[in-house]
Amino acid sequence: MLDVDYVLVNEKPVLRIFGKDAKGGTVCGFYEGFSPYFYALGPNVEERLSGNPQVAKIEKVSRCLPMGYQEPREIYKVTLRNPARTVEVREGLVAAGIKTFEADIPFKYRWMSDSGIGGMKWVKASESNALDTISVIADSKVQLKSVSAIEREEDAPLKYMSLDIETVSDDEGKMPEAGKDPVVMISLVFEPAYRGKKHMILSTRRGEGVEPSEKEKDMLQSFVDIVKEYDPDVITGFNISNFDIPYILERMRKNSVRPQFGRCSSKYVRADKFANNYRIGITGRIVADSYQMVKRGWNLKRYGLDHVAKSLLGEEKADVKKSEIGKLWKGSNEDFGRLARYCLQDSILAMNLLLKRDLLDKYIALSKISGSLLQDILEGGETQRIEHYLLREFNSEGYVIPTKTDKKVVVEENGAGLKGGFVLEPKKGLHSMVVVLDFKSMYPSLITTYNICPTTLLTDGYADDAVETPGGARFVPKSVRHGIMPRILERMMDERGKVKKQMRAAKGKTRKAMDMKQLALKVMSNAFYGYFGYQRAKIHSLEIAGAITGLGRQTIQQTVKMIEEGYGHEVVYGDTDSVMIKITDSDLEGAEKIGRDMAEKITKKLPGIIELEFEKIYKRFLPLTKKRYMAWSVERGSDGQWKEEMVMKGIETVRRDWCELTSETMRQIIEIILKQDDVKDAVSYFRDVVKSLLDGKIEMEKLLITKTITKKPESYLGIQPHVELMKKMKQRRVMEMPGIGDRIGYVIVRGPQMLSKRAEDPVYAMDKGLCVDSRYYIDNQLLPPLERIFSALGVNKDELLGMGKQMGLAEAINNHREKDAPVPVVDARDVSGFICRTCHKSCRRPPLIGVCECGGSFLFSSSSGPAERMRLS
DNA sequence: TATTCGCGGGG
DNA sequence: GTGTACGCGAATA
Repeated sequence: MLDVDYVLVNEKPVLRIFGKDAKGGTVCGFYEGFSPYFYALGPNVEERLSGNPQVAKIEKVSRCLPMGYQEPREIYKVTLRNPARTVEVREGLVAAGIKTFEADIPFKYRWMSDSGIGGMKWVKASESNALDTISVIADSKVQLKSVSAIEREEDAPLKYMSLDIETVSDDEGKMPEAGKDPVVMISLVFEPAYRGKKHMILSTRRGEGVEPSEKEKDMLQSFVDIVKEYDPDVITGFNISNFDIPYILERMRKNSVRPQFGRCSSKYVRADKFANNYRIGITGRIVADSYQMVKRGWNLKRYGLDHVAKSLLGEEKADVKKSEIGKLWKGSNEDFGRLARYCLQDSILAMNLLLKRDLLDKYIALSKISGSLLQDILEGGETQRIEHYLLREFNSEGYVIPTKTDKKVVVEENGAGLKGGFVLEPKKGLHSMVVVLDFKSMYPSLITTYNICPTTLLTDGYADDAVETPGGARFVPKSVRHGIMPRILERMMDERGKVKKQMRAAKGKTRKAMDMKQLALKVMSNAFYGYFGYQRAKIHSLEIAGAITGLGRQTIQQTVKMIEEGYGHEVVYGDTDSVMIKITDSDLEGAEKIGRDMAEKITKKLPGIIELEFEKIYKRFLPLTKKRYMAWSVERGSDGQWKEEMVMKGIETVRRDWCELTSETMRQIIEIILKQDDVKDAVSYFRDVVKSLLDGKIEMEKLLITKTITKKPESYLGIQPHVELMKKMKQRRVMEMPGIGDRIGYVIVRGPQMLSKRAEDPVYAMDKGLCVDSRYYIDNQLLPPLERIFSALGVNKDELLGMGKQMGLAEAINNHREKDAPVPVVDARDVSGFICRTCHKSCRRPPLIGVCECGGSFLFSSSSGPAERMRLS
């Protein structure tokens, strides 16, 4: 089942399933006779609705409200005729103070939920004679008498099409505008092939290997015809959701071409803008944007196609500058050919990302687990899929779900907030042989163990066997009512265990699918806790979310106590669901044995299904602060062998605004500290780097800092190094100027001006024999990150630089400046702040009395150097 | 130190 | 379509 929608036929809704059969053929099934409905609770419901032509039926039914432990009660089930009129009926009731339930469920989901069918799953359909009142593209069209789910693991084969467009505008500095700039080329990639072709290039210019069109309008029409004929299930591309497709649609509008390339010609393809994103709707097909999936699934520095293709596929992208496109388009046949190859390459890369990295697998698994349609999984968040899932589960137990109230974002809740996990204050220093134990699926296990559920929460009344949580919330025990949440989670965790076990024996595609399934089960079960804490959730309850985190904190604190008091080991750190324990006088195997033994014994003492597991060993562990540490970690792989890894948490060794020297020095020093356990050696390594820097022995390349030009230089309000360099380059009439969106690299050279004005093009600096400002690199690039690391080892800045005894380096740094930089003359406009001579407090503006709070006088500070060396011009 | 602002991807 | 509604780093208060 790929997609579901409905159409009105003779003012009655007809539901449609767009799907595939096992052979890969397309099917469209029509279902009539299902009506929209919702629930209402309050005074005079019947009177208010009587005579309303939209209301088909009002009946009293017995249902349970989900929030708070309570018995079922009579509420009204209101059945309507037309799904589209639900809102007006609902709002009429809401205005009269009547509570509604499930009055905001999209009609297709109402039906899917009630029928027990879901996205990407198989449907058993009893068919009768086909009827196609609406022109639908499908190999077979059937009228459905009934539908039901069938369990069948394997997926139907899908057809994929990738696309990329090129446009040309007169103003090359800006992004093209769909209102005026035409599409000149469209590349398409097919999998499997279309009419024997793996790909096609459409263009409004003739050229080798290109399908030419006279006008843009003809090309757009060909595009529509090809999509309809090829009939793909999945449409991909790189950022097509927010660029190519909305752009094509706008051009079609301008050219009076009907955007009919969905599987129903009476429903046009649409792009609805919300916030700064478009949502694309192509009936019966799935838009799966490679860019969006990569962005969600990988943590990369940048997400440009060139960068993504290189890091995920190992494929280089032939570079065509965005500003070159116009020239190539108007240029020689060779230029045009280059543009065509470039265009095609982009759709090929997007397709390769999707197929070679199996981008859809995870989303298909989530779709099957949650019951949501694949398209909704791709663009929606966790909340949406949990809500669809809960609707089924709660309904089948006789509960109703509230309609989402659009309450104005409650501020006090934000302020009070929700207490999270417990984080131990890390024990200072470099620790060796630290065993890491953690709680397996902590929050889901707590929900299950303590029977936490909206349906078991005691809101009032008394129950002497209620389970009280640290936050004060009380839940009835399972013997009174087994909560829906605990049951869902038990089932999911159980299922995940089974899949993981089966997986070991499987291989190839099946194994991959199983892996995705267990991952989806993990993702889903971990998301329930966050759901209750989310303000906009239909069942939002800080009481429930707080009960879960409260029990988490209680559990980890009890565990720490057991380890320290019961076993005499020192717990050096812990966060939410993990504890790090220092094991002394043991080798790796010994420490592992102690860890496993403790985990097992403590698990036995913990209630319910809460389980503490041995995870790994940190051969060396250096905490900096809470949430920030580094470690040399070893873990048993699936083959039972130890696998080592350097772990960094909350510590970046690579950052865009750091030069290569910084990243490299950090990596080296971390390695020396963790692997060689030699702080002295790390300090001397650092000093060597500083010394080489002072001696001018570091290549400029390693000192290159890069920043992105985000707007026109004149629109920057502040003074920034990379922008100042742009201005200088413009004056020098540099040929290849970086444009908006390009990254520009610079080094900071010595001189009397403020820092931002001393940014230089490394090539220019080299030519003119300019020296880099070593002092800047030491103070602003090397010291800030490294000082933090060394201070965790008890080495302060003075010691690090060899102040005191050796008198070497710090002196050298100061002398260095003495020689090279004359006392800077500061322009008043460059003064960036003031520093107190006595207490060293700094501020942007001094108090009006002109002296610091402590009574000390102020020094000026500017970006060109330290305060005591300033003179104001 | 908190809060607001602006951009990402794409031509 | 019984609609929806980001997230993170830099700039600024």
